[in-house]
Amino acid sequence: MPELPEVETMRRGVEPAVGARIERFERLPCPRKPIAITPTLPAFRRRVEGRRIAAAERIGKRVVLRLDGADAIVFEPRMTGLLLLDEPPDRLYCRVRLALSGRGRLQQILYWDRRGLGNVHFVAAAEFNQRYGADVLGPDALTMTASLLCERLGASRRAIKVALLDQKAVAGIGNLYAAEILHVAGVHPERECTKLTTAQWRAIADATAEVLAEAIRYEGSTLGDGTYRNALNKQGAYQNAHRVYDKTGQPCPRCGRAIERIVQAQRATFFCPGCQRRR
DNA sequence: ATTAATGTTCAGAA
DNA sequence: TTTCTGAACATTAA
Repeated sequence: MPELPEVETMRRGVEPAVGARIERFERLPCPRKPIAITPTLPAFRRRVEGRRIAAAERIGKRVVLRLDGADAIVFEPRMTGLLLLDEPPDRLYCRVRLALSGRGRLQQILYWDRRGLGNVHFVAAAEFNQRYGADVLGPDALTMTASLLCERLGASRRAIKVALLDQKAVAGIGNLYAAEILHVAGVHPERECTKLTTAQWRAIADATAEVLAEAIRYEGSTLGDGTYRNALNKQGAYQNAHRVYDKTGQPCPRCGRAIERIVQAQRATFFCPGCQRRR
């Protein structure tokens, strides 16, 4: 599930582990199909065990544990992955465990993943750029500016909602926050990028900064299935502040008209026909 | 039994 | 070249 605010919350949650030494990298027994890790377990352990965690970073929707020497462990939670420090939601879907030393009571980082679509990679410093550099991921959504947005998407004929999900254009925005951002910006999700005005690009950039910062402050959105948790297994609270996401038929908090649901690129889009007019 | 879900990626067709 | 569609990945819950 996680989009930028949830992944940023995971990153912050795991930050106390900076300075710890990785004693063991373990794949936990799980009665489901194992998640993808690369390289293979023995090679992973060789590369990682005994090394110190130098920093906890985020790149788009991934958490990066940077090791001394700039090699990295990259967690990509996709739909249901979580990073936890102690109590997991359940034992069943714990996939990977890093046993730690040197940080007192903090003795582990767990990677938990119900659907198991996520993955964990060891990435050597030399290959990091090739896998996560500017050719693969656009500028981070948190530092996105109006001119940069317009520069990267202004010539696209795609609908703005679809374009905002393109990680090569902007990194970090997903289906939920794209809807919330466009509502705050007052832009119709089907509007073609080429037809957006400078003022609208600015509104989208401003709304992006506002919505994401607010969502991070609330520690992300825990939707109806209750899957998403922070590193201490506590729910986020931003779902209580959603304006349009999953609110079909409910009144828009700004103008009172009923929120509508449409489908774009095979994914649900929610918007208010009152304050997100087609032009 | 069917469907949809906060994500990514690939193949193939417009 | 760009964009779109469908399917796949694995699992649960309505």
